[in-house]
Amino acid sequence: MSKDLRGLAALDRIIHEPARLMLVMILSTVESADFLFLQRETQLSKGNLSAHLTKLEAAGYVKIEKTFKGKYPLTICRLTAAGKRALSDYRAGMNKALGSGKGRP
Amino acid sequence: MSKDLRGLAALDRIIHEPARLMLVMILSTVESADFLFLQRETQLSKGNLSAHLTKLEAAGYVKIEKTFKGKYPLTICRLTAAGKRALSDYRAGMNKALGSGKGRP
DNA sequence: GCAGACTAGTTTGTAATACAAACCATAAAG
DNA sequence: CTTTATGGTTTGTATTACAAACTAGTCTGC
Repeated sequence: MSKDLRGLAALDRIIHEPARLMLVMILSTVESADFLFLQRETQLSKGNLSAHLTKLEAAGYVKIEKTFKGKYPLTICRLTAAGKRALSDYRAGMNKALGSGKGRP
Repeated sequence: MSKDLRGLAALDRIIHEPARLMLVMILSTVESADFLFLQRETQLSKGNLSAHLTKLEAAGYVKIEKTFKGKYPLTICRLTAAGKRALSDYRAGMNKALGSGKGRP
């Protein structure tokens, strides 16, 4: 029993954090997004968002590009291939674990 | 967009921790379980398991009963009604968020 | 009967974390 | 030139997960 459950212990902690899960879910649907868009979508504080993005970048899950929109700075974020893989692995693991709750013979 | 995603931010952090999610998932299937059984199933260290159970008890999700098996102490754990509710809410929220990944119009 | 080993846990110390408040740099407005 | 807004980063703090060390009682060998 509980083979799927033990998989929970192996969940990617980078993705597991709700704030970051939101971010990668959003990024998985949009190809690219700027800082303020992400902030509006997630409701995170700037500092918090910055920290999470940095962590996602360090993990290689997100590529961050600093450009300019006119004269203002603009940071653009994209999910990398590794990020997509990590997300789909996470979903698979989570669905498996949550799915195996009851009634499965 | 991303109404379900924002729900991630509201996930119950007590349940969200993988170690504790394992515990409540297990307890949701067995009616009751003793400390060592839980340790074997989860592979957690004793200290860690004890801490998580204490936290689950403090949250009112698990009822802990200290009895004796012959002469040895024996702690028995049960999921409470609140615990079951919390788990099912968590699953609902997570499934909704993870399900809304792509292609949903 | 007492030294050692085992059972069943709890307490303690620590390194990592999430988060927001404070800060920095630039630019337009009054 | 002071204020207000944009687009972020750095710093401080309080929580945390986790394992190592400890406690408390039991059984075995001698």
